[in-house]
Amino acid sequence: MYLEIQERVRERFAKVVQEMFAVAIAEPVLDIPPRPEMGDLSISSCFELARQLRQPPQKIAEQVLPRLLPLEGVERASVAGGGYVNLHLDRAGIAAALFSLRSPRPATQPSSRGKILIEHTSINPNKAAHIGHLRNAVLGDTFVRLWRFRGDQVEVQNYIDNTGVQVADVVVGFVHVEKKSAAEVERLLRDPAVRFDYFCWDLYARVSQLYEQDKEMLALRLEALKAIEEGRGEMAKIAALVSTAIVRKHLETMRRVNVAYDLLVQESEILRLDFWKCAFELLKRRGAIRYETSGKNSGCWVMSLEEAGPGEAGQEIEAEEVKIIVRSNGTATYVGKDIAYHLWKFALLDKDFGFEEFHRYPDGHTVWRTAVDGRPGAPAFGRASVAYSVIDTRQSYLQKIVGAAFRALNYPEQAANLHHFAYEVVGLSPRCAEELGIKLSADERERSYVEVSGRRGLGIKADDLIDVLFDLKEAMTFEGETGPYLQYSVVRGRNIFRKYRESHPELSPGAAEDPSDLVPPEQLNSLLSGESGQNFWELVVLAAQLETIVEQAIATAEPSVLAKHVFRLAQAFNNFYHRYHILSEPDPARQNFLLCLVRLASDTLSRSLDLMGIEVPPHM
RNA sequence: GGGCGUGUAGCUCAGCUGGACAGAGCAUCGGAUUUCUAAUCCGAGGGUCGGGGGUUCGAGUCCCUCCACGCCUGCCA
Repeated sequence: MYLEIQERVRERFAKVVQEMFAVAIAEPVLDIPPRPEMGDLSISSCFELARQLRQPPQKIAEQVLPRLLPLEGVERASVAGGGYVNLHLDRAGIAAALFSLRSPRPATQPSSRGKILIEHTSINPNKAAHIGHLRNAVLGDTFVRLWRFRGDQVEVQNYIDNTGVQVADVVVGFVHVEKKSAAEVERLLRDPAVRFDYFCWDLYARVSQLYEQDKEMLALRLEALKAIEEGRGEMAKIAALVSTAIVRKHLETMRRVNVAYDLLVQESEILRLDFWKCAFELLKRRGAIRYETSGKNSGCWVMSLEEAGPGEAGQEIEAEEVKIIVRSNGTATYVGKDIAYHLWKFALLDKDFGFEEFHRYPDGHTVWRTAVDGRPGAPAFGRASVAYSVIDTRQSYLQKIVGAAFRALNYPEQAANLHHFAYEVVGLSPRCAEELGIKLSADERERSYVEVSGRRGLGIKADDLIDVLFDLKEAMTFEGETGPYLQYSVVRGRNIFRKYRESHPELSPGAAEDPSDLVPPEQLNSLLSGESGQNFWELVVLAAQLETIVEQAIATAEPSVLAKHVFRLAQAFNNFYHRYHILSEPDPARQNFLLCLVRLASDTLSRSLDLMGIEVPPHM
């Protein structure tokens, strides 16, 4: 609704400016005025034009103003604040449209953008998920939901590093500390009395201690790593058992916060299906990497990160910035494997995975997993036109290298469509850590956060989407900017309808109960004017802005934008709820109107909550 | 040393490509309900936007510089 009006305003404004001043204006900037009574939309472009036209902004605005209207959806316009053009929207028209629109969604227009591939979660499969992982998954999942809301085709991938150091360490633990065979590990993970993911976590911690006490033990890690990479022997068998079992635990955990996936991409297949070999050949052939025969990187294949042309080189003999892609022992570094994976995402690799069904959610949705020997019937995974990697900010450098590799391979377009959605690492506040029973050193207590290692405590609130610091007390509260506050708003709205139906049993669910049929359009105008009209209108405006907010959240890769907006809507609704008593309203037309507002607000709220994966309980 | 990021109220953070009086939540203090669930609502106090320069009609926002902190700069991921 808002999107269309904004588009019309932009177009008209640009056209008028073009006609009057013969100046082309790229994209007129629309804002929301600071106070609602000033209007619903404002154009600040006259300030910009003032420079070009050498006229005061106020004068330009006054000249443009009369030619802006009539415009569908806009009732009147005014000039204020020394050059702003403020637009007052057609309240009755918009309200009427929204009352009938919001509940049955308008058909989303199919997007021409192609497939959006979003990779998130990507937890090492060697321990239970902790609060930081949960937050990151929720962040990624919300982003997925935003794209889907907009009507785009989205594929969700979860990268499973099942051949890496972290899994290898747990394997070392099972073999050398626990002295267990693969068969015994299998028995253990089938034992319902054992929480296998936590068991592995403890084991992982014990192995880390082992390394610290005796550096010689690190040789065990290398041994395990090699066996796992080559996929042979008892160790590889244990690695596969561990990672598969833990991934199942992760899927369960994520399901509880309504996070789902389409495909699990395993590193083992990247290795075994020679994805890397293929990418390596490509990199060599296109000269993106070179073999070092001398210096400290002798024997390695490296990629130069010099973005600048060769012209300015040689002024100073600085060490060239170089990233090792292939180690001198011939194995690929993580970046190398990541380059191969990303090439596949864009169908730039002359290879494809096999796929097998891995898990089915209660709603019937299937999660597939890569496999060496695939089964037929898998969807066409990959082949993305845009790819997002939801990964923490510490990996920014590595993500940049993947992009650089794309450019070096002469895939500038795909490089531009490769996005790193970087989030900050989650830490516990020292207070929270101590509450969880973690002993802190004096040094840690001084720090602003403690690295997450706790296993208890999960709270979902609106700004988990923006918070970096996790504090159990804060996360578990029910007041303020929290999930329960938002949920409660919806419950309150629904209660009104429940009670209303008790006294109006003739209103069965369905089209007949649509109260907007019962509010004559001419009455909408008077209901939406005056002081209370202003309150009602604010509710309508906030609801109408949902699509605009979603656009903004996607464009800035900042889902918290949505969380903030939902909170504002809930606040406005609670205020409204407090001031106007709906069921005792004597005027039937006004009561119907109020009911429409309640439904608009509560539908928009629950829809927005759904975008964040939050459900609304029937009672609170 | 280089790269990236952060620094806004006591605490945790918003502030979109520079624009109309610096915002929210929590915490503190003071109020509101014979009503559709008080998990609510209203109000108050509290900020030289890290410091200093500069660009501009206008800077929390852009540029320079300094300070503090974090991350990266591994033949770990």
